[in-house]
Amino acid sequence: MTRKSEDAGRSTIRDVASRAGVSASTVSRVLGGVYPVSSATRTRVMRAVRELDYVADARAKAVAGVGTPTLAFVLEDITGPSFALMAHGVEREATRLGHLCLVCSTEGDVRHELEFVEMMRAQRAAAVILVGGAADTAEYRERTRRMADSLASAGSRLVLCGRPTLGPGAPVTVIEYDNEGGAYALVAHVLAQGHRRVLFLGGKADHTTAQGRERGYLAAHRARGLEPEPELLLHGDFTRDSGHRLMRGALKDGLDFTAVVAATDMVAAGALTALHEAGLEVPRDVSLAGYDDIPFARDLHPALTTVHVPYEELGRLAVRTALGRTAEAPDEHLLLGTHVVVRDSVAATGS
Amino acid sequence: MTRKSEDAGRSTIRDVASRAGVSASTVSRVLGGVYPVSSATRTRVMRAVRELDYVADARAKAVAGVGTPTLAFVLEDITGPSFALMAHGVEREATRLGHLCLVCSTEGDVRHELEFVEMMRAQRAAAVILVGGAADTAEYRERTRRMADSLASAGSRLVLCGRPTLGPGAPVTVIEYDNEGGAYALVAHVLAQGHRRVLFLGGKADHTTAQGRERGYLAAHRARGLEPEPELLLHGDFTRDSGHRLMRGALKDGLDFTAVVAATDMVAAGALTALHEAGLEVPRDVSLAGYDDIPFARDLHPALTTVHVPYEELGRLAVRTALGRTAEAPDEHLLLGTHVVVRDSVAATGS
DNA sequence: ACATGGATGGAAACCGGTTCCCGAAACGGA
DNA sequence: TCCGTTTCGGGAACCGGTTTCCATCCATGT
Repeated sequence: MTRKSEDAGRSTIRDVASRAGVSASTVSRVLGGVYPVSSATRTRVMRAVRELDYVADARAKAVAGVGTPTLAFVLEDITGPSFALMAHGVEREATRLGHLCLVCSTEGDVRHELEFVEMMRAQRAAAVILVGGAADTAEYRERTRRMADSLASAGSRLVLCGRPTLGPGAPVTVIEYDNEGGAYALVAHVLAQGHRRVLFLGGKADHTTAQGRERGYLAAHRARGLEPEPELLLHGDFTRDSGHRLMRGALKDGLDFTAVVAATDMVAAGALTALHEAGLEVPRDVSLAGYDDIPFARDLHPALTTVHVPYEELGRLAVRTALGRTAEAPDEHLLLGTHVVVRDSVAATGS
Repeated sequence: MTRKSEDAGRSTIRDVASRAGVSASTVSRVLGGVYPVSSATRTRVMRAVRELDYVADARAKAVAGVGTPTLAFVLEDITGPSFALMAHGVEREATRLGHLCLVCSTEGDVRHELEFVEMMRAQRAAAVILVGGAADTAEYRERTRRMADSLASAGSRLVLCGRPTLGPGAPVTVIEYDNEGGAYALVAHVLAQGHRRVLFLGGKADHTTAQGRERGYLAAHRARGLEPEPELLLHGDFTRDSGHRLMRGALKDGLDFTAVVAATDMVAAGALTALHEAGLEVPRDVSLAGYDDIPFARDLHPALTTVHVPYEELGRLAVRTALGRTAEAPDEHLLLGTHVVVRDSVAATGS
């Protein structure tokens, strides 16, 4: 086995230097670019680099202050279509701006989240983007506030996406999309079709995203002078299974309704299946609407009427504002609009 | 504004040391854990650490040889449900094994892929997992082979998931799932229902995953002594839109078929919508089957008969084999089985 | 022929950690 | 009381890069 020379592990800049018969500084300068190096030495160095298949250690460069900046994206579960879309946006924009992108799923575990943020601080990440609603408790605020301060003092930045805002003065960038407004518009559309008993398949009662959508549901009713029955407000989570279970329960309980509004498209998908299983046809027997406008929504049958949320754009925006923040620009708070996408799952009532 | 003291940026281990009145080595030892340190100094150091909110720089630790290992996951698009599932598995297993996990979408661009792998080599990633089929050309083999060698010589490891194998002797771990077998079983099931003209909505003609599934389609026919009509083999890609377009085209062309097998569930979803738009009912008028068993498959109407691929498990396995590889264990090649999931979208023909 | 200065490239300090090597203090036993 | 062991902690080298500072060398201008 007469291998060329060094196959045992990575080679250092000094290996390259000695092979090219120059000093380490010279190699660094050749690779660095701008410093004047005679073309003869440059050639020798480049040949050595090629022969050794040398790549400078990124960590060492980073510690010397010339590394590739990094950015972290923390979400609950990459499997959810809407957050996957957002992850895509984050990732694209991050690489476009020359940043590396770390992702981490917390599986909904707060300890996990804390750990990860700490880790990112140690990595000297340029920004940490936290996404997904949460319960807006005092404990949450304090914990998140601590993260924000801690990151800020390390020259980094916390970005909250669709998460409860902290008090004023926290060094945080907040980017939200309008849950209440979207739900309002959607439910108004449903009501305009003549529906009066609209079942709401909500999320966790203390989850801010769920709350926002629920508020929109209520507000739309009240704007028409209607007071929705409390029994039509159901709570679960944002999964497909939750929608399925809730819907089946509602059917079994004999709840009286002519339309269903689900807190997310995933929930709507589960609900739709449950309706089908019960022999009901949408929208002939029952109307159904979702929220998020995930790509799959239009492949459900009937195509789902829903609220479009610009998730990918949201991700890109999060990165841009986090990275492009200047000393003059204060802590930003952006609110992105949403709009109803009318498809085939909501029909007018006969009445 | 009487801030405590140092809010201007990260503090170093020497800051902590001087504040605690000890040397940097001592701080390192206290934080490191096992070295004997008197409890008095330990307390002083810990207090300084707390007051400064100090976290050791992970990059510096890494260069000193005690860093958190990293692992990279490279895919085409995180938005695809099947690969998102896999990413989830990878990410879970990576953090379980104490690794950081970088993800990168290549957007199908080979240059992007190359660049990223190079970057990961610079980061001294413990392993790079490349996922998704590709065209199995000589150029592909050489390029990938180079990546593998280059990573291996840096002490890292290339893992190919559902990708064309390289020749023997390449320092690569390959994990595949059985595309041909799954498609064979699925199409056999469709044929067993009496269908004789089965439309195949395939992927790119040179894409190995697509080819495998197509081979299964053909093999299942031939096992029954049937020779499928070439005109029933359509090619597109693995997106929802491709399925929609292909299906609409087939309908417009007046192709004669009683069942449709799509190369992925996404394609099937698009096809289903096209069928609905044409006023056809599944499975009464046409039977339909997919491949991948993405979570959404059972929420389509009718629930989609498909082939289950253990994507999440695949991701976990990729990480485990990549990291757990010992010097004795040679380059591994794993093939995971798949199985048909019978739901409601395939029915027997009347004939 | 000699001073001048730009082009090159080496030595050493630095980035922020860890760890080896050693000396000093404290402690125990004879 | 004296000596041998621990226990503890500081100094310095090291990890793999970059960059500052400085010493040459060679080509000019006069």
